[in-house]
Amino acid sequence: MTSKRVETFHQNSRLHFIGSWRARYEEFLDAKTSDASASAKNLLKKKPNHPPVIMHVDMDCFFASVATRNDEELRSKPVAVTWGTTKSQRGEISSCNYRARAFGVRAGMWLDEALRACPTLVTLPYDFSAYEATALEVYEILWAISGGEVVGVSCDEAYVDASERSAREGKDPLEVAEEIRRQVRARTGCSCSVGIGSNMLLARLATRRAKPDGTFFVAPAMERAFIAATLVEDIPGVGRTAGKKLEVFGAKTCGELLRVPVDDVRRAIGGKLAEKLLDAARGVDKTPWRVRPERKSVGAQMSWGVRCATDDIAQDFVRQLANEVSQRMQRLKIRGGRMFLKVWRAIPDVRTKRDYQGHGACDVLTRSKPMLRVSNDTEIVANEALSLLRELRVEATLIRGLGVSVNKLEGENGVASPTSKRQPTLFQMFRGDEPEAKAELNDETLDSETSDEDVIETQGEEDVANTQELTQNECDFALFNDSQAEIDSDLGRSMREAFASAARAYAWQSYELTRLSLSKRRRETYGEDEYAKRATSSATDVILAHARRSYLREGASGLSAVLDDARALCRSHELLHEKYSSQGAAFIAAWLDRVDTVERLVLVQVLLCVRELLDVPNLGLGDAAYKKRPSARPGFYEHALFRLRFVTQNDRWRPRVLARAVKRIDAHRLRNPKPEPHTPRLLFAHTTLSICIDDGLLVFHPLVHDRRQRLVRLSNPIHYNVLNQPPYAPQSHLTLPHDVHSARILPRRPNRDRPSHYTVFRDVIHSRKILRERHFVFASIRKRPRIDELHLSIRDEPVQQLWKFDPRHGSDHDRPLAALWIQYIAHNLQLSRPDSLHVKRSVRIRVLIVDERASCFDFFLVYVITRARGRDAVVERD
DNA sequence: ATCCTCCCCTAC
DNA sequence: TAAGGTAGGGGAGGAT
Ligand SMILES: Nc1ccn([C@H]2C[C@H](O)[C@@H](COP(=O)(O)OP(=O)(O)OP(=O)(O)O)O2)c(=O)n1
Ligand SMILES: [Mg+2]
Ligand SMILES: [Mg+2]
Repeated sequence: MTSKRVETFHQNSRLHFIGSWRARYEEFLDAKTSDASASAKNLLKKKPNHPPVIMHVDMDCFFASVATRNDEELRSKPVAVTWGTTKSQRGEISSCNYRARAFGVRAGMWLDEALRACPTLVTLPYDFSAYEATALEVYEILWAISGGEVVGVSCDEAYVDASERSAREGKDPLEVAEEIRRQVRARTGCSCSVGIGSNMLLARLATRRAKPDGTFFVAPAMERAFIAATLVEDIPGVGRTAGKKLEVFGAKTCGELLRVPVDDVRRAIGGKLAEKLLDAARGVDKTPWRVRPERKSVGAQMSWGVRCATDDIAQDFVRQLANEVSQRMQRLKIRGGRMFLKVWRAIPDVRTKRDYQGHGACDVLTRSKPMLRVSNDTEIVANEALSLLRELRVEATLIRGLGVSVNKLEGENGVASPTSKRQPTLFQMFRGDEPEAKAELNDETLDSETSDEDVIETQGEEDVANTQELTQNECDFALFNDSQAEIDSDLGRSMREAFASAARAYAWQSYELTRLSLSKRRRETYGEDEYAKRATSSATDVILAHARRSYLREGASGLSAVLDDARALCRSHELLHEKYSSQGAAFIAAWLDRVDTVERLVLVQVLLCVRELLDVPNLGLGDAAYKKRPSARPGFYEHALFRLRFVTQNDRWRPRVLARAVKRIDAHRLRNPKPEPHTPRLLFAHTTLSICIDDGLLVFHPLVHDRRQRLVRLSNPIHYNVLNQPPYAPQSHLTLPHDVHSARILPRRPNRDRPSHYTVFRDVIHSRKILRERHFVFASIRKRPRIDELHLSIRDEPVQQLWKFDPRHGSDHDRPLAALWIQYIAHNLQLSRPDSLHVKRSVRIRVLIVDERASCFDFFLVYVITRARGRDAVVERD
């Protein structure tokens, strides 16, 4: 049966080998760092004051080198490592030697193509255990030479911090590099290349020049020239897509790129990448040096040879993958908090050969959800994965691949894992503790980078201990306990008054009332409401700030002191008169009495500031929650206090945990069944609205079907931009195949900064100017449209394009191209607006929008232009 | 503002 | 027949 499919696949998959390498490397690291000697050595290290010397070591054509290391003759021939043979001519090339590269053969190429480029190519099989052993050997060498300052990138590639070695021993970096290369060759029989630079980026770029079997040092003096001449597409992180997007600037090198306006680059490739790239173009690399980066997810997938005749078989696959994932988690001693399922679903009608085992043209669908319980248990993990599979509702026979993974990792048995990054508990948060301190990380970071945060982190453990002790106290925190009974009796009067007066007094005392804008003049200027609003927010700010400071400084007693002060002040009316005129004082007193809402707000905020809960996300105690539903206001404080009590009982609440609890509390207390959360999925027309609109923004709430096929009205409106400027004819009737309950016309919004892929369709919509009748189907696309075939003819001249779709991930498929085409078409349609209709023009587009069958329909625009004015443009959609 | 979900890109 | 995995960063859009 399918019992060992996943296992045997993994044994044979080179991508599984390189993908799973990191997990094995983590074990290597753990073994190394648990060495007493390693940590002892770390303690001795001081902050380095010599310039950084980073080396990047990469094995030359790794798999091919291993395969040929004992065969001189083979080495002289062009060879490639692949499952295929010259006979089968099928299979993907994993690695090839430099002789083969001279013919144009590359990793990732299909064997048949490679053989066309190089008919004499020799194919060699994989030997994963040899790669593993070789990699281990190399890492042992690097570890020994650098004293553990190694950042592993892959099985054939690592960074080494050689700053100390070259400085302390006065060694030329080149000598160290040669030493590495000598040892690697001697102990593995393979050659490697070493790039040297002052940071990881430069070192890595240097390796490119060093290859094969060489060393290259980007000396500080040559950095500027070196980076300026580096091709933009060679910068790590710039791949096919970003590379293509950047092409339009005509800047091939980093030096040229720096002359392109920053905003243009940002718009083209996105903010983060732009920042990274522009840094890189100056030779700057801000990547932190992390010997043991935190693991964030664990997953297993298989999209080869997956064919499921029945649902049972599909479920069995998922089960196997889930088992794999839970076993990996158990090995890593972690548990997952969120489950992901990925399904490759074949695009129907795409015919394939009988024996074909690949996934072919697919839509890749994903679903995720929080696990019911954080776990690494085989059964639990499998069940979570299976429930996602059910949700995706993919027909079994169309499944071409499955993937199961988890993230939101935590340690086993509630013990924080060294690699986990949980949210801090509320008390920790309030005390400003660092979320988690890792012993191992402390050692590393202290020695190498040594930033302030790292130093703080090392104190984490102590603080955590303190917190635990404090937590006990906080649970019986006097202030809160005093009020507990009161809260139980629904905000007993005396308690309310006590706090209200304390709050009032404190607000008044701490704030300089002139700055609070409590002057008559201000009052007249602002008007009552605005005036009260400003005053309130200032006062509460002050209370919060002061109480927070006191609490942080002196703990519970500090806060009590603040409140005592406030109470005392409240009683001493003299003070009021001392500082202000009797008239002013009277006014302030009157104001404070008058504004009940203010008082209540202040009261609750004083209470809440005890735990700084207002700043806690998801808690539902902030202003936003208050303002959100006027209808819920009467019970708001009551709920707030109820939750607060809940939270202060112990120190196990973390924001997201609490958010879930709060939902339950509210549902219970309000006796409202919790509404099923839903994500709108599919939207199609239900009724038709004809509406006469002019220039502006049409706003309406679309109706959609949710995952369970119920009709749902989206709470967020669609803003639909309607352009109607001269010289265009006035907008006439717009047919929306929608149930639109209400529509407003607002002033037009300014254009978004950057047209996203998703807004490309919106651009197309603008072409409706040329149409007499407009008919839009609102559907959606989360995925990019993928156009398998696109025929275009302009002015009766057919411009035919046919793309071969290579569904390999990362292959040059046509989605971006499709977007470009659509933009292009839109552009052309726009040119043929009414005032230029005399131009005879015919555009015929046949578009197959594959994603219509995807599961992830959202509201968005796919257009159907049914009829164009004067047959000017015809767009059909299959 | 921030979180959640889904999707895309990149690297080996 | 061929073995198209694994993990991280990050953007868009909706919900809260
Ligand atoms: N598409 C790819 C890329 C790489 N690899 C594997 C085989 C390589 O040998 C190994 C290391 O990748 P490199 O990018 O370092 O490539 P090589 O080591 O083969 O060549 P180079 O000398 O350029 O480093 O990863 C693979 O299986 N498929
Ligand atoms: Mg290599
Ligand atoms: Mg490499």
